[in-house]
Amino acid sequence: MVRQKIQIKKIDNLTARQVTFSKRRRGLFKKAQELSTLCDADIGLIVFSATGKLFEYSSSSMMQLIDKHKVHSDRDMDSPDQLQSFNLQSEKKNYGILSREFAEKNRELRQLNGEELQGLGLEELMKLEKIVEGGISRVMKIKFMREISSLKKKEAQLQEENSQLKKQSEQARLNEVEGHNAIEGGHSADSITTNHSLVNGHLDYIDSVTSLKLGLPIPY
Amino acid sequence: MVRQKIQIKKIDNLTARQVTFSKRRRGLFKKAQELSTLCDADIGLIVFSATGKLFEYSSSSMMQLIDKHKVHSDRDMDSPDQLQSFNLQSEKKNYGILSREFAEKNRELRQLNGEELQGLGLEELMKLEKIVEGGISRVMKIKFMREISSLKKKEAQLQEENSQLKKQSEQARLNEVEGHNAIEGGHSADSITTNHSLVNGHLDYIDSVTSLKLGLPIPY
DNA sequence: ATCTATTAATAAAA
DNA sequence: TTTTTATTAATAGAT
Repeated sequence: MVRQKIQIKKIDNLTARQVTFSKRRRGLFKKAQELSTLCDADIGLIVFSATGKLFEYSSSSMMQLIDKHKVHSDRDMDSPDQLQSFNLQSEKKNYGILSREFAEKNRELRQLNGEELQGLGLEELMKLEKIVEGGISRVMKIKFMREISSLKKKEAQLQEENSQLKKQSEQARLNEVEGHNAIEGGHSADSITTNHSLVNGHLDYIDSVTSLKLGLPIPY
Repeated sequence: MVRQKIQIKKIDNLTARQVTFSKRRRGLFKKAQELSTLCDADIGLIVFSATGKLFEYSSSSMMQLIDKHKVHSDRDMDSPDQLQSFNLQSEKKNYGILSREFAEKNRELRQLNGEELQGLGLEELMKLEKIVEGGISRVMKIKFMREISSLKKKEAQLQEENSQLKKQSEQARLNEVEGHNAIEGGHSADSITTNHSLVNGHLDYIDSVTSLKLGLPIPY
């Protein structure tokens, strides 16, 4: 964009690429922050360099943002059993209450202490944590439950697929006995797979198998 | 930045704010994409408007990115095996660290705010929560993690059994076909994974209002 | 949406 | 990396 206009394609020269990365990364983060400030937007920006280094910016907290994002993404997902009682409304409400309580406590805390918060504060801080705990636990519970229910779904699917396969191989055996009937098996296998994909289609996003494979049994 | 330089603070006028939001949002997404392309970076950008609408861009897939981010965030404990290492000692120690950090943040917070904690404080409070959250509800975490890890195990078994069955059926099919010497259509079971982001990836950013349709605003 | 006067970002060089 | 500088890109305000 300057001394010479450049094409938007991967920069070949490693050094140039690194320089550009660091300059533009800064620019991007700045722009993100500006947008957030100017327009009161909640923004999260995650950047992994080509070498795998993580850079992130979030106008609030990345965790909350990701949660919020998940919630948006998962909207289409049917909420099974217990999940229904944890609807977004209550989650939101809880968070609001939480924040207010937290702010309240904080105000008290500030008034209470002149300057020797250091020592005395700890007790208060513990109380604060207790207050916060309820809300966070709730959110965590929801997240875990989502994870679990998603795993259960996956399990059910696998079980289904499994029995299909069994049925199929049973059938194949019968056919074979019947006199080498035909080549039906292959197609069936594909069908099942396809079906599986379709079933999974809208779930992909929250498929915890993936995340678990990546190794994070702790969804925050 | 133009006809007149503006201050980076929340734009009062609603209309102006909306206009700016949409202009700058576009700019931001464009920049993100450019950085991703030029420097081969993996980038995810999540933007919630003040009204709760979600806009997102991801150079690969948001899910993967978030997972990767999670992995980076909690590198310290990411396998269920490590559950055993949860002992009181470390928990206490963590609590100590936690408290200190919390106190630290709190001090910052107090210094930061003169009297208008109400509005500004919330962001800080969110950050505080983020800090605190690590030390909370370990018991709950453990409980859920156990369940998840057992589900995960079950899933792995099913998957194993499944692929065995598939192999069998594939074998059976081959045997059967051996005589017929034909019909080799079969593309293998996997690789049908539909990746939304990849499919759309070459396009610009994804306006999730368009792609996700149902958006319930989540104002914090 | 579109148009411009300006400012901001930044490619290349140092 | 950081700074400088010549240009291009982004965009505030207006239409």
